[in-house]
Amino acid sequence: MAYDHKKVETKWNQYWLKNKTFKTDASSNKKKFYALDMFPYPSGSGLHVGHPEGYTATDILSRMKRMQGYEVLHPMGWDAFGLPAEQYALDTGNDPAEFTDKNIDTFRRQIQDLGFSYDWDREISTTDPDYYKWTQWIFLKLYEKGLAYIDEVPVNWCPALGTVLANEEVIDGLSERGGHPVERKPMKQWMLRITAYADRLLEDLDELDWPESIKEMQRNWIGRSEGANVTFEVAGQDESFTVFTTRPDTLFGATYAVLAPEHKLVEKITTADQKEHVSAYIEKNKSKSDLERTDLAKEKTGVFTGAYAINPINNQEIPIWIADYVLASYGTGAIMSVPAHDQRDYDFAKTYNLAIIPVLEGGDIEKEAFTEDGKHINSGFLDGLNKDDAIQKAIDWLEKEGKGERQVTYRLRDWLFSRQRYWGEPIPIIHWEDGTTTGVDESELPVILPKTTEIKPSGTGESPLANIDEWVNVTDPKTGMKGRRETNTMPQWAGSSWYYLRFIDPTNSDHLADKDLLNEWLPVDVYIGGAEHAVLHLLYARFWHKFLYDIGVVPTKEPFQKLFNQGMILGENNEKMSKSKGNVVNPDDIVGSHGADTLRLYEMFMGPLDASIAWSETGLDGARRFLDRVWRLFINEETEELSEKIVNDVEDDKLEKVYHETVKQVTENYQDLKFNTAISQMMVFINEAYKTDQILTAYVEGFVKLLSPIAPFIAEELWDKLGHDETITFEAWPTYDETKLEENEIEIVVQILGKNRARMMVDKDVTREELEKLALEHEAIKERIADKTVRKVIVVPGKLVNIVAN
RNA sequence: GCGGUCGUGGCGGAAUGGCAGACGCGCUAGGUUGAGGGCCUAGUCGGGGUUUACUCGGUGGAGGUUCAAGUCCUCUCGACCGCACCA
Repeated sequence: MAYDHKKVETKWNQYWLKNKTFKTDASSNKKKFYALDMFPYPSGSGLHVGHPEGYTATDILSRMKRMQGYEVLHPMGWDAFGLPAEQYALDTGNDPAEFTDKNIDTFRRQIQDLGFSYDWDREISTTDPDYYKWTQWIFLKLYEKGLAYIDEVPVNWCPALGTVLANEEVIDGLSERGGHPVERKPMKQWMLRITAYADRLLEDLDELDWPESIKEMQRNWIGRSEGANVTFEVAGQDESFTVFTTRPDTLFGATYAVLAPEHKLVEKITTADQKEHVSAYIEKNKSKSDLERTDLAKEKTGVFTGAYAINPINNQEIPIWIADYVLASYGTGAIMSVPAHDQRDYDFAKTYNLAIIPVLEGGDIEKEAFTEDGKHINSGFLDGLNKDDAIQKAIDWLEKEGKGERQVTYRLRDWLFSRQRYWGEPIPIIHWEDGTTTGVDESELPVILPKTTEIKPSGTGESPLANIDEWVNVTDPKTGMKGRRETNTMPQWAGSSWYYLRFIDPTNSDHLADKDLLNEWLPVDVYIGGAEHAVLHLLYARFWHKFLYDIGVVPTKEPFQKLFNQGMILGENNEKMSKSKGNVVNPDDIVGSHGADTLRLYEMFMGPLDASIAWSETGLDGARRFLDRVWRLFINEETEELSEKIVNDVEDDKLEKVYHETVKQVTENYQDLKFNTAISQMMVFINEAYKTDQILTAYVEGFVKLLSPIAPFIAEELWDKLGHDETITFEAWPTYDETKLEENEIEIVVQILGKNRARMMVDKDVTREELEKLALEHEAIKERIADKTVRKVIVVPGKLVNIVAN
């Protein structure tokens, strides 16, 4: 009978769950290995074939490490707060908690069907009060240390969702979820001071074993730039403003200044006759979305305020303009313009006929700005210096004269942390009637998210929690003072910023996790997930981790030592899978038709783990065919017992070399996450084994072990058929013998001028000199070099001989 | 525009600077079968040819380094991802 995946997969799933095969003993004495997946948001549409790709990769590592004697921590949980559940609840009137629980049940069932070796006793959900108690606790600590604060900031107000969105959640002026229009509106918000950690978040990237592309993205996101703040007086008024510049050396070339339209000074300094123009400009830009503002980037617009500033370095009066190419949110919201040496300033100056004074030699300011290095000219005491020296000297001068100072600016902005939503962790803060604000006492955590049937946004910007009087209103039992709970909730990023810590000690009620256990298990050895989390999630988690390190909660500076981003699985038409395109593949269907092992095998065989590759039904069939071939090779289809080809002794062991090669390559490839080549090597072994009449039992057992991390169900069943009573999970990983990899006779390629001209079989121990001699004496070679002079012979032992002859 | 990643058969892809195309899909042929499917075996980069171990060309394009380049360097074209008026 053919391999029956349904029967076998059901059998072993029940066995694993019943025996808690994958339970982690967190305090064991074994070496530790922590393999973490990015936990999913349990959406209503269930698991997607993209999920199991990364999960299979970590599962392979986990299963191999168990067999190599490690204590493995391999957990799964749910990032279950989030807007979709709230939107669903609004649409249907159902409780988002119930909806979420139902989705989690589906996800858990689907994930278990795929045979991942998770310790289900460590399952956590960010929505569980026992979990978010500690999310709130971390917030309180941040608040105590002054890293959580309230600020009035212009935020992305989305009327349709009745909530505020983070910049990151707004794409092209529309909400990321739902695609509703978004407008700017100032509001009081909780902010987290991630900028205080900017330098450390940047520097510590160097120590991490992460893909260079992700590190680079984080560096760009943090966007550190060094320069100077320079103070400009406003001519004839008792006002001044500060600009940030990376090129203080070009101060002599500053011919005008530009303020962001939102800059506080604009109203004060604008002259009467320019007032109308300026107001009109500001009004026009206010109504523009960010998208429209950037779309108009090619044509720079602005308007003169009528006021002049005094260039501190030469006391010249320069006009002050406003323009929306200057952003209020970056630097000081004001710039000095050096049109001769900055392309944006150049374009602006050309448009409005402003002066352009070159202060560096080289370039042609008739055509474009000169942004390269050169000797300074027209620059007083900076003349003759190059860029770097002039920057230093200019800053020294500014500091001495009290007109500026060295300054580092980041692109990174503080983390807008509050959400006007129901379905999130309540922020544990109370606003008292005397105007003070305090954190909720630690002993009162968690602040439970109350159940309610009214979760519609208030529409005023407050969250639905504001309508629940018995929850919102509190009285201090000691003083009798009345207060109101913070009604904002936390963003989805909160719970996912520390969940990897809770997995280490998921039921601890006294601490977020036991300190000794954290010492044992951190950092995470390997963390695999999608590249879409390259910046935000990973930056936020690193920030919280560093904070927890500073207050002595965690022992490491960084949470994730090795990170890997799996690629995307595209639809068969090579496009991203989506319902609207009708190219979505449901893992349940594949588990039913081909089996979980086949799905795992196929996803690992498609190509490199980090590549984005299109789904192929015939490719999937091929993966199943391989498992069938393995089954038929080892199992007699009539008796369903072990094939009589499998024996304890053979006369002529034809498989020895390929077996040892396979053990070596598969072991190394798994370690390097090169699963596609590991699988191809196993295919080579099976192809060879088919050509022999007898196969040593030891090879079969070794092969089944190698296969087990990828296809655990069929491996368990074969292990059982091989006569073992216990699970294969903790059997020793196969080893290989290096000496068995060498042939006595090896083939050497003989090249002339780098082109293959002959091959010869030689003894493996032949020396360089002998090899050279043999090559030169080879018949075909002799003929070719007969009329040539041999200039040089390069010998690569074991590989080739290259003769340079002409 | 800036930054990153990457261009290899009909397709997915493989190759510590050392025999390009492993492995799989697809296709072709033979075998097995009442037939089909399945399975087994063999072939499958292109041109030429005396078609087993012959020969020439070949990794987006153009140069370069090297005894030797898919791999390293320069330029260029193209694709994808991220950021985007960041002073």
